[in-house]
Amino acid sequence: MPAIGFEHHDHAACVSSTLNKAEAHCAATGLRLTPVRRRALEILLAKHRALGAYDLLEILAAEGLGAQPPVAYRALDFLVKAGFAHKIEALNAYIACTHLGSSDHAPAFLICRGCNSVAETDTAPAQGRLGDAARAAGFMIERTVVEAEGLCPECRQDMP
Amino acid sequence: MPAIGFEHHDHAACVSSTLNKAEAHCAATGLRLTPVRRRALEILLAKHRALGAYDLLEILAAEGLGAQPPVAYRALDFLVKAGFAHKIEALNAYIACTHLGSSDHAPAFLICRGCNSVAETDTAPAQGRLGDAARAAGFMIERTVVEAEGLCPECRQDMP
DNA sequence: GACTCCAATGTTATAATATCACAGTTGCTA
DNA sequence: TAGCAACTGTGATATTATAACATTGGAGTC
Repeated sequence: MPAIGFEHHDHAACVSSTLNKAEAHCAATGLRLTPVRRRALEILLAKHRALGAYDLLEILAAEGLGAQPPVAYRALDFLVKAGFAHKIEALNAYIACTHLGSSDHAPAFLICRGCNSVAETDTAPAQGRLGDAARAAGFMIERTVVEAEGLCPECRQDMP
Repeated sequence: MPAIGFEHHDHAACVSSTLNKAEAHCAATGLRLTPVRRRALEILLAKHRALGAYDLLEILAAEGLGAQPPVAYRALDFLVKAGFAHKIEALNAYIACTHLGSSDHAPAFLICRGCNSVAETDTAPAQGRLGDAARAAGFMIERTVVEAEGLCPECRQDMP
């Protein structure tokens, strides 16, 4: 699976198709994609980059969808738990999942320090050296955080 | 290389030998292991787990080594840049490097959600699927964050 | 020895990120 | 239609991190 994020694409279509997938998933599983949650996901998808919780809150607040931090954090918690978004730990920021549908994946991120863009890809952490170390230590992995910081193709040109 | 962290060992010796290595490294490279920095490293080594910056500050302050947050953050910045400690992004906490000597490694961590212990091991992220994805995207990796959350052997027993 | 410079430290204030606690509201369902 | 559970609104506060600027101290130089 290719990393999604640095190449150009039909963005409006990508937003609406992902929203549709999320709605279908909620309908199928009984999760409730309420207005705040839906709009939060839409914002993350439209921005197409990692947003801080307060960046998101600012937009929601401007639209009358809640003025206090818990509103944003609750929406983000829901989206992350549902697999519709991920938290980028190295940035304390949140990004919409670009692999919605390939459920239950182990996401990995390429984070550009030049332009702050983030590309999502997949890993199989349990199969590499990390998995070997975990097995050797008797450690049971429940979740992995895999993030790479560096320079995307465009920024490598600009900042040599 | 085995993960260090869940097994028992001669801890006093491990602390002093690592401190010695750090001092030698500083002497060799011109870095200055000042009292605050040295003590901060010693505390991280002795606690042998991830400490928040304010946890560290509390200990330093009790010893008269600085009472304000920047003191702790500066010491931690130094230790992290020098490779003597690592930041655990998933916890916003800091831990002494247990692989001092094998310089310039790409650390990975096994984080137990039961007892909050953290084991350090190594990865070769550029050689796995993450590296493949980065090369395919033209992304230049400068630093990687690899963290696995789950249960250590002991906590698997206690919390089945 | 006095001078200068630079890195390190001390201190105040504040920014950025995240959670708690409790009240009100809504929608389901029994 | 009463009760329950999930969701939302809001104020307060906790936690993590940095900005800004003054002060100190030690290394090298004159």
